[in-house]
Amino acid sequence: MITIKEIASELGMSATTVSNVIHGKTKEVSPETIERVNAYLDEVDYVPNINARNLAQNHSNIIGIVLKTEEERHTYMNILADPFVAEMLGGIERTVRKAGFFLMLYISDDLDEIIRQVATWNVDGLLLFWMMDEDAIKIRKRFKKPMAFIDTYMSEETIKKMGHRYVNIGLKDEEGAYEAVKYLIECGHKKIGFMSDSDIGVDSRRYMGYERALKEAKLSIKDEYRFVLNTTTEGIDKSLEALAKQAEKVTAIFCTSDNFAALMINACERHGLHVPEDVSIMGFDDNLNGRLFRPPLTTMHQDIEYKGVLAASTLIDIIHEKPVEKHEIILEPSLVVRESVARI
Amino acid sequence: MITIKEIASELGMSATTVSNVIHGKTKEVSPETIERVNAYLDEVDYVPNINARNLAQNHSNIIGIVLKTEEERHTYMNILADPFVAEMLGGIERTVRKAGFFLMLYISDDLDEIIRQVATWNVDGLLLFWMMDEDAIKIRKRFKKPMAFIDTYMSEETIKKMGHRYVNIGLKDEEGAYEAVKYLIECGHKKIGFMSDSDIGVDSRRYMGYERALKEAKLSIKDEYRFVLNTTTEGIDKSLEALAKQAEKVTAIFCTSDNFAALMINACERHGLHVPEDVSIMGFDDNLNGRLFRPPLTTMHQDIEYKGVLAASTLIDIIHEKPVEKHEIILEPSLVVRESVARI
DNA sequence: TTGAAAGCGCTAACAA
DNA sequence: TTGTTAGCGCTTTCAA
Repeated sequence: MITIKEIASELGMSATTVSNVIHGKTKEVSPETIERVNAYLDEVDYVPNINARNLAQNHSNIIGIVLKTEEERHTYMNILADPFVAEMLGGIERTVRKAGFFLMLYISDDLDEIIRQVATWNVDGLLLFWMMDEDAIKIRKRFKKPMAFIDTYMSEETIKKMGHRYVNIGLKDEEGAYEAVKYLIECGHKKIGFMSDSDIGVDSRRYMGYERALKEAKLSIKDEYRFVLNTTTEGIDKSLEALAKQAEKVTAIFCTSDNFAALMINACERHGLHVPEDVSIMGFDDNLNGRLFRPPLTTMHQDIEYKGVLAASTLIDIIHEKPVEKHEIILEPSLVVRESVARI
Repeated sequence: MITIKEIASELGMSATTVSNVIHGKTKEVSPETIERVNAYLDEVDYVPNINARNLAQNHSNIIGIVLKTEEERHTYMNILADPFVAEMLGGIERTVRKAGFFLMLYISDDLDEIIRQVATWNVDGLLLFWMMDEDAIKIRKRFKKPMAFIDTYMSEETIKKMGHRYVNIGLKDEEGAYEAVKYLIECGHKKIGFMSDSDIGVDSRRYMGYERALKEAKLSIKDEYRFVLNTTTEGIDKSLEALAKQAEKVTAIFCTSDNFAALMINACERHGLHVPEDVSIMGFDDNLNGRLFRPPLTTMHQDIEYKGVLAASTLIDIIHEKPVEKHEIILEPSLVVRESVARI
């Protein structure tokens, strides 16, 4: 690979001049020089060494994606194959690339490791999925550059500590779940289950919405309405089997993701319970696969790809020193009625 | 961020010594020094500047994934959300990370741009998906380091030009398709369609297998058996609709991916054609979503994640200078009978 | 067993 | 308008 210095000596000028025309700092360079340099540059197909550049400029052109996996979750399948993540990633990748940045993935269940790697690469900004409040604080303590959180619920205290170079993109989870369950109730369901794999983060908000809808309708909430999926590779099949049995006690189940809905429908069908004739199943997210599913999924739609694009483009704005107007951007989901929920 | 030099002066020794203990070049360092350095290192939580290191060592610790998109294809949805890609990526990411490398994504329909970016980052090795023969040559001409191809059919000539630091991981596509279609024939089908979105690469081999099976059974191959999907965002819905109509002329359709099978089943059902009662649909890949699909997909299974893991680990071996025994590794698919194909 | 010094390729302040 | 020089943080050769 040819270097600036070599080019300079070849052309009989200094490296500075070459560097200047490369960067378009061309106000103080004569037109002929510019021409000569440019011609030579693409004659030899010059490609800069980005490591050297980064070292000199003390940045990296890298935007990091941090996916902190939880030991207990995300193990039944690889996290990049989660349709929600994959779809968002696609939007992010495109946005980041268009803006001239590169993407690096930091996936681990060890936040300290992630923090070190981010530091080692001198990453310019971070996109963080599903961070817990305490992890958000922890990472801010050691990473001072721009960050965009996706689906993180932060306490007031955390928000104070975030400074001003961050944004948090979320969804009206509580309301979305409330609307979803209200729809189920309108369809005549009285025994309604709630399925998730956790009771933290987004799931806890969705549970609150579920609860509110049931209370408002004066419907009771029983233990047997709580469907909790064990998503570990070893446990998932057994767990699903148990949930299918549990499904007999209920006429509808609200699931916190389309994925879970798909899993649940399969489990029910295997168990001889037809959807929606015997039991109604409702999803959340309206992801790409959900849209292909049979029966077509009734679900709460959110624009996943847009969420990623918005997070990435806002992050890039912050990196470019644009002041951020709103630190908390809350998107709205909307009901999509298809065929997995029956009126009874 | 603290630097080696600062640490050295703090400890009253030279940067060399500090660097040496960091790298475990500890044969010529006194135990006390080692101890002292290590203690200080984690007292201050030293993190190396990887840009500086890369510059000095002339490598990058980066493994690049190149996904060359085709203008005509891969547009109906973002390529990272393609379940095949996503699943493979998961396996790759884990393997790469465990080996201490980092992943960078290079996605573009412009191969020259990809080549420049790979050069700019001084990437240590490349993982390439679905390269066409001519692109493989082109990239080898400008990238001399280790490469692992996935699902590329190379000509003899190309193989010669590849040198010895490469591997190509493929699948018995022709045979897989042959087996699949043979199964369809065994089920009594005589009018069998072939659905794909292209006739190049892997698809062309699968078509050959399809053809062979039909010829062997003395079944005719008609134009109307050819289902070609227009995967552009604008065209896909119309295309699907047309294909659903076309499906009436056939009793079974062999699709070159589970994805297409899912799309096709949806189109057929919307059109009033039930699967498998009215028409049988067979997939290929057995991907994660296919496994959740209803009706459960009869398909040719391949171990997607393993393919990614194998490609990544072989690539890393090559980077580590291990000699490669086999440049062409061809995996075998296997038939999975589920419920989307009927006997007639 | 340790250290001095040069160099990786690039940028940027400053001088000419 | 162009060039000199120092420096980014690290590794590595060679000398001490």
